[in-house]
Amino acid sequence: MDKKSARNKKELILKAAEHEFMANGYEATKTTQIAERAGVTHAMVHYYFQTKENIFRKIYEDKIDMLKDPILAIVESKDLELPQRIDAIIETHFDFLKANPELPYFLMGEIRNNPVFIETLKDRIGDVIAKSCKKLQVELDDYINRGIINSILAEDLVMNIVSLNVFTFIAISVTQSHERDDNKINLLLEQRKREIKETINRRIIKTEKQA
Amino acid sequence: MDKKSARNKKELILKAAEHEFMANGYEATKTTQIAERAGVTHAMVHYYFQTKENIFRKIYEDKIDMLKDPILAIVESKDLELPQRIDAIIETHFDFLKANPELPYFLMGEIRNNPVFIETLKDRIGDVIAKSCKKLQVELDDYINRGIINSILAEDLVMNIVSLNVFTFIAISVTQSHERDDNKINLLLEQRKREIKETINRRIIKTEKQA
DNA sequence: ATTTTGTTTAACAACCCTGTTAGACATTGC
DNA sequence: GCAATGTCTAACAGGGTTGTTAAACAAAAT
Repeated sequence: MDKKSARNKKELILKAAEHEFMANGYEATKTTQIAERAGVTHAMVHYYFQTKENIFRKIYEDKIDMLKDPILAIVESKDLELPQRIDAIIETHFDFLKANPELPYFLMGEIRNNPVFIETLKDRIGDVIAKSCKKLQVELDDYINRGIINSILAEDLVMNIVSLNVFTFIAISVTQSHERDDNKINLLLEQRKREIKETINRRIIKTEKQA
Repeated sequence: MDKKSARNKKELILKAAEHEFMANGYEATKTTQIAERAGVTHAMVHYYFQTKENIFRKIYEDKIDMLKDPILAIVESKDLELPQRIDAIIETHFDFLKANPELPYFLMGEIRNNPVFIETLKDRIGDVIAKSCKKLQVELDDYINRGIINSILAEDLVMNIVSLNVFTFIAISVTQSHERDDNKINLLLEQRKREIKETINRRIIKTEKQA
């Protein structure tokens, strides 16, 4: 069972690498660390992937693509009214972050040290965002003209949602870094989600008075 | 002129170090880099500061203290009505970030790699924030009970403001990293500031219809 | 003037990190 | 069986990084 153990080791290395990269970022992660966590000699790491950058690419390309899905979720689901859909967008985006809580942190770090990373990011999801914004603006304008919602730019709305959502998880990483009480964090997150929806809702909805 | 040149060199090293740390973070900054930028031999860096961590401490302790001022600005200035004061808080906080645009980025990075950094941060400004929140909550409750503003938790309000403000500068760092057109960035920032005030305002103010 | 003290340099030691390589060992195909 | 190929290890080379040190140099103190 050589091939099996081989595939297994490659997997182990990838998993270990993902963990280390996510936790410490590219720069701070050492191939020896990855090897240790994977339980293999560090020569193995280079045998399978040659360079540290190779390992990193394999992982982050997948991660970047993952970002597309929640963005595209914004554009889909035409069956709901716009305000309800925006609500759903917040929910989807927030839950995506909840499922990948280290992602904002990770991206933040890589964006800082990896100029290449920024370029790849822009190439891979920049146009998706731009297109989504344009589409959203058309819909927004329709509702604005019909006097249903307040005047707002799509970029501002998206920026507001992303800011509020993403920053929640950055703050959690900072303040609750040792906290092990998942239940407590969960309650905190649900509270924030409600608050964010409320804030965005009040920003756009024209007629008033909801509890 | 030995003492003068000495103080000068120490200053040069500190300035160079600040620049490098801000740009690349602790891990990625090398003492040789600092020496090079300061225009001294790298032995000088160790002569004056012994260790890289020492240099870092000197700088970030100042920076962390800088964070206090805009927070305390929240509590002061009792002469205005609460909604106007919250407006002023946003303005002050935003302008503080504008004057120190690399700070969010820098803190983000250090928070990630320096567990000690988080502790220092908590020690130095954690209680200031907690106290400010408590004070703010009392005032908020007063306005809420009088039916002037919507029900909201002080922590949520603060979190909303900080999220929207800080994330603006993180986003700028990412998307406009090469951009040299300060005027364009300035317009973008003013637009964001207006939008953030609008969003927070609509979140808290009960009676409606303002342009 | 000379001792003491502080500044500066060049060279170096120790360490860690990435990546390679020679050779051992196992597996597969013929 | 045996050749070819793939997996694996231990050892190492090369390069960079932090921090030290001996010795030169300058200034200040006595």
